[in-house]
This record gives sequence, structure tokens and C-alpha cells, in this order.
Amino acid sequence: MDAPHLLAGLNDEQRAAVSAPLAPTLVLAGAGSGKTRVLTHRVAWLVQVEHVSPHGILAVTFTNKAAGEMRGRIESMLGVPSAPLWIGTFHGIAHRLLRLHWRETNLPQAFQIIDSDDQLRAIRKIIKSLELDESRWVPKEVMWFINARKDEGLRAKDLKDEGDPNRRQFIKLYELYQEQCDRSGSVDFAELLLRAYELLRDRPDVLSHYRNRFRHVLVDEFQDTNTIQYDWLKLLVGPTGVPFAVGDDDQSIYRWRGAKVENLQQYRRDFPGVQLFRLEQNYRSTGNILEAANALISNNTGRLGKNLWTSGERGEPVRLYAAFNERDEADFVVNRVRDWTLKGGRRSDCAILYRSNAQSRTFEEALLAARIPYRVYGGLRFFERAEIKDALAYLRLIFNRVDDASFERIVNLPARGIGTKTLDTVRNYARANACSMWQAAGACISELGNRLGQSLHGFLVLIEQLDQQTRNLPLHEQVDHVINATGLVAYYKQDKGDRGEAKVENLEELVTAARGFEPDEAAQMPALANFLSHAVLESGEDQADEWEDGVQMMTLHSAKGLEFPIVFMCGMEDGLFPSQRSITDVGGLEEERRLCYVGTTRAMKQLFMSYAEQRRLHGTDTYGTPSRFIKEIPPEFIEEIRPRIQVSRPVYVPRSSGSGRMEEERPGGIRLGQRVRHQKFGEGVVFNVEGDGSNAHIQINFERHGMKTLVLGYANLEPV
DNA sequence: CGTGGGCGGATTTTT
DNA sequence: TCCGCCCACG
Repeated sequence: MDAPHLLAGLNDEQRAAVSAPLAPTLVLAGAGSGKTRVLTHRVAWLVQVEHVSPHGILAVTFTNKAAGEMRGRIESMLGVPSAPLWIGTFHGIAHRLLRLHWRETNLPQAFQIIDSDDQLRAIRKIIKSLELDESRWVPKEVMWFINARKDEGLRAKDLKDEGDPNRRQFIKLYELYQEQCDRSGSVDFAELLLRAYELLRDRPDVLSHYRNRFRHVLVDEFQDTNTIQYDWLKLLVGPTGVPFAVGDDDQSIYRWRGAKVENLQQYRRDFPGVQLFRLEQNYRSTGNILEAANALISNNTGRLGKNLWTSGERGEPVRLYAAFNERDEADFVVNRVRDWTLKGGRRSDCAILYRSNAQSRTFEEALLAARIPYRVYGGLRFFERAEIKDALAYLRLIFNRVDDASFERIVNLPARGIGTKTLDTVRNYARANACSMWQAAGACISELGNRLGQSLHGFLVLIEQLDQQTRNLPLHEQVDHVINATGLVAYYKQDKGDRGEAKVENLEELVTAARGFEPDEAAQMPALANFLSHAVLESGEDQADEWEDGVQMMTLHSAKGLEFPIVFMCGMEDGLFPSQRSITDVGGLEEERRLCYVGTTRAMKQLFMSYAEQRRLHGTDTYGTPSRFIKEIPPEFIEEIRPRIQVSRPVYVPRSSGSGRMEEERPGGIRLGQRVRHQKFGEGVVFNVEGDGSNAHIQINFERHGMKTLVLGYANLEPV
């Protein structure tokens, strides 16, 4: 039993994990320790050394990107197509199971996946139809409630209201929403997982079939699994399966959406004697960066324990910049990018990481002004665009008439004289008769007036015709026909300027996407249905231009799994990062710290951290203190580029651009943070100053009277 | 039926 | 400040 090429180039720990005996395994893989390598080599090992049939291997990831990467690497390693292996995301695998077993899970064969946007619309519609106040029953919160329960494996009937009328209403909404989904054959993301779990739980025949088939189950990013995903895995693996889990408790940053780091511990309990491997040698970052990261994360409690090390050089210290405000911070970053590119570096070697998307704007402006190309991750993706979703809605309705959400979306798009009144009639009929909008529309035509009835009838005929005309066409011609015959293309052509043009281009791109689409043979379904599911499950590339060499900008969350020679971690201020909302609870704070750890370990050669003393947030100036995470990094790893001069700075009068760094003291020595006394309001703290000289407006937080804005010249303030 | 102004809200994101 | 949503108006 040897396959030297499979173990060549691996370190001892990696080799041990790859060639581990066929028993439950856990690989704790630190950042940059070659986790994906171990996973892919393990698959190759199973096939080539242990002679496991690829047919018996299931590999699960969280993102399509990770799944695609793994598939590619495995194919090139095995030298054969990886089709017999099941490699996919949790949702993708669950989807495949449901397609194969729709009968056993009481789904219509034509069931459609809906994305969170559609889900929110559906929930909003239900809240409206109950005539509930949307400000009290916030659709987003209801959605969050439903998804969180599904992620815990709970149906509405499993929930008790505990005498809480609020909770009772939420449960009711959950129930109604699910009924609505079942009626229209829609399955949301959480439902995919829950149904797939119930399928295995309730159907012993199905369960034993898959247990026999998939003896080897490999899971990536195990720390990100939620309850239902873990329960599903456990069920599938059963007493005889061989699970191989890879994860890093220090990189668990999705607790807020149901991920349970505890699953790592639970796994060790559920599979006693699990073989544990630690990958601690880091191949990515310099010594300084690594030690800074280690020091930071050591502040967390309950870690499984792991210390990254590198045999590489110490490298440069972490550089810390105390910016004056967010524009100064952006200028600083731009200048460092310039330094790098002047030395011949690529712009795409540089990554600007921030806590929240809103922070990207300042950097975009600065980069734009400096004419440095950049790419922002996290925008709208292809299949999420309105025009694409419109076209898909037509296709979905053609495929599945009872899809009410799609019906409502396009019944009057482009406008064909079907207004609120007509729709109300149809909706009422549908509700009264517990039928679909489609059926209701057919029944309502006669009772509507001549004109309205005609319009509605026209729509029904249109859909029927499209179905007839396109039924036997290849997928891309089907799409092409639909976007033209419905008038969608013509409709968007009218849109003013570039926007209309871009939308039409996108619609044409949809045809191209359909042409290049390769159906999933295993799922045994019509190409159109397969394409529609694909569109939801893989919402497509970001809109940004990939081909251009640009500075990369993204949130800390989306940076996970990536690496860059130069990393800027910006907005390192308490309240921003860690975010205000997480500061009050320990678990939240520890998760933010892990996020900081993730950011830190993205850097290969240089890491810059910056914070702004003054920042415009939600339209008002705020004054922050440096993030507590900065203080958790021992000073020997940090070099301050411009040390802060004093704790409470003299008031600064902003000049026209962020370049000015002049500091002025105001008459009367008023500084931010200064305690002052006012004749009428008593004592308070200077919170903000805007404007010049004695005309300046000062915002003071008074102890007894709260926040007041006063004019300096008249306020007669006395420093305390 | 489409647009503009007023209003409230404002982490993180994948599927 | 900025964005998205709702309603009122043309």
C-alpha cells in the first residue's frame, strides 16, 4: 500500500491525516496550513490506495467555489472525471437528494427553489394578507425566525408559544408561510436542508441505501455546520460510515447565521476514538503576522488549542496607522498601494478589508480619485438581478403554473393593464378557494369587466402559448424565445441610458448562460427545471470585472479562505470592529475576535491596520477609540506609523480635503471629550463641534438634559 | 401606471 | 449620509 506521489510534498502532519486509517477523523487545520490539499489528497488516497470506489465518496463544502475547486483538484489528481463522486455544497447535495426522492418527501416533481429575496416577498405578502402591522411584524425578523427554526430542525408544529402572544404570532406566520410554500411547490434554502434531513430520518429504505453507498463522507469547514447540517451528516454516516472532517474553531465566524462551533466537540463525543490531527504549520504568512494573530486569538476561551508556526522569515511588523478621519485613512491606503505598484507589485496583491460594506465607499472614492482600478466583492450577483429574475419568473411559471410568486412578479410586467384591482380580485378568489393564482385567474376572467378580463386572459394565453412553442426547443432557444415574446427585452430597451442597455445585455447573457449550461445527469430532471434550480443555488459571479488588475475590496467575512500579499484591515475602532452590537455579549465578542484573526491571517507579507479618530457614520461625526483587538497584539509585533499624540485632541476644523492635518485650538479651549459647565444645563461632555470660531455649533451631552447643540459664541461654557 | 418626495433604518453572507 | 420603501400625485 503505497502511493508516494500522493504524499510527496506534504509535511508530517498532512501526511498522517491523508493516510490515516479508515476511521472517523478530525483534522484541525489552522489558517494557511494546507487544508484543501489534505482534503483532496485524502480523496485520492481513498481511491488509489484504499481502493474505495469513487462512487462511495461524498465530499461536502459550504460554497460553490470551494466545491468547484475541490472537484478540479481531484480530477487533475486522479486523472479522470470526478462525476461518480458526489462533491457539492450542503444545499446542492440536499437538492439532488430531493430531486431523486421527491415522492418520498411529498414534494411536487416540479418543485422550485426560492432565494431569500423571494422568501422575503412571500412572507411580506402573508403579513399583508393578514392585515398585520409591518412595523410590528417585521418581515425580515419573521424570516429570520423561520430560518433559524428550520436550521434547528424544527417545524411550526414542534414549537410552543409558551404563553407568549408574540411568539404565537411568529409560529402562526411560520405555519402559514410553509403552507403557502407547499402549495406553490417552493422550497427555500433552509427547507432544502430540513427536508433532506427528514428524508433520511423518516425513510429507512432511503437511509440504508445512502449509508451503503457513501461509506466515506468528507466535510470541509466543519466549524460552520449548523444543527441540521450536522444532524444530517450524523444520520448519513451512521454506525458504519467513515467521516473525515476538516475545520478550524478559530475561524468560526458564522454563529449569527446558525453555525455551531460546538459541533466540533460534539463530533468527538458522537464518534468516540476519533483520530485527531492538527495542522499547525503555516505556509502563508510571515512570522510576525502569525505571532500577532496567535496572540490575538489566545484571548478567546474554550478553544481546542492550536498554535500556528512558520519556518519562513520573520518579515515586517504589523503596521498601525492612526488616521485622522476616514478620508485620511483611505489616503493612507492609497499611498501604500501606490508604493507597492511603483515597486512593480500587482494591484490585485492588495486587499482592503473592512467590517461592513458601507465602509467601502470612502476607499472607492479615494481609489477613483487616484485612478487606481479596484474590484469590490459582494455586489449583486448575476442571477439576483431584477431583469434576470423577471425572465426566470416567466420560465418558472411556464414550468410550474402554481408558482404564485412568479405569477405575481410578472403578471403585469411589462405593463399589460392588470392592476391592483384585478389582482385583488384574483388574490381573494385564490385565498377563498385555496387554489393557485393561476387557477384563480382563469376563474375570475368572467367576473371581471370586459377590459380587465381581456387583459388577464391575454396573460394566461401568453403563458400557455409560450409553453407550447418552447416545449421541445433546446434550453437556450427556450430562454431566447421567452425574453423576446414576452416583451421583456423591448420593455427594458425603453429604460433610459446605459441602464436599459445593460439590462438587455444581461438578458442576452442569460441566453448564453443557458447555452453553456450542463445539466446534472444524476438529478434526472428536465433541463429547464435543472437550469432554474442552478440559477438559485449558484447565483453567479460578482458583477465586478475579474480580468482587470485591481485592488481587492471586501468585508472580513468574504475574505475567509483567501490570501493576499498585502492586507489592509481598516476601521479598527471599538464600535465598528468589534461592532457595537457584539460588544455586549461574550460570545459575540469572541466571534468578532475570530473575525479579526481571519483577517490577520489573510496577509502573506505585509499587514496594515488602521483606525480613524474621527469618522462620519450615518451622517454624523463620531469619535472612536482604537479597537481593543489592537491592544491585544503585543507591541513588539507592531510598528506605529504615526503615534497618536494625545487622548483628547484639540478640535479640528476640516479643510476641503482629507490631506490637511492642521489642528487648531478653539477659543475657550473647547476640546472633544472635554467636560464643560453651562449656566442652565449644568455639566456635560463636548460630543461634537462643527463650524468655525465663535459661530461653531457645539454638541454637548449634558448629564441631566441630554444632548444639546449650542452656538459657541453664546453658550458661555466653562471648562471643568 | 410610473415617479418623486418623505420617512425610517442602518453588521457580517451563503445557499 | 444614504438607501430603500411607501404613498401620493400627475
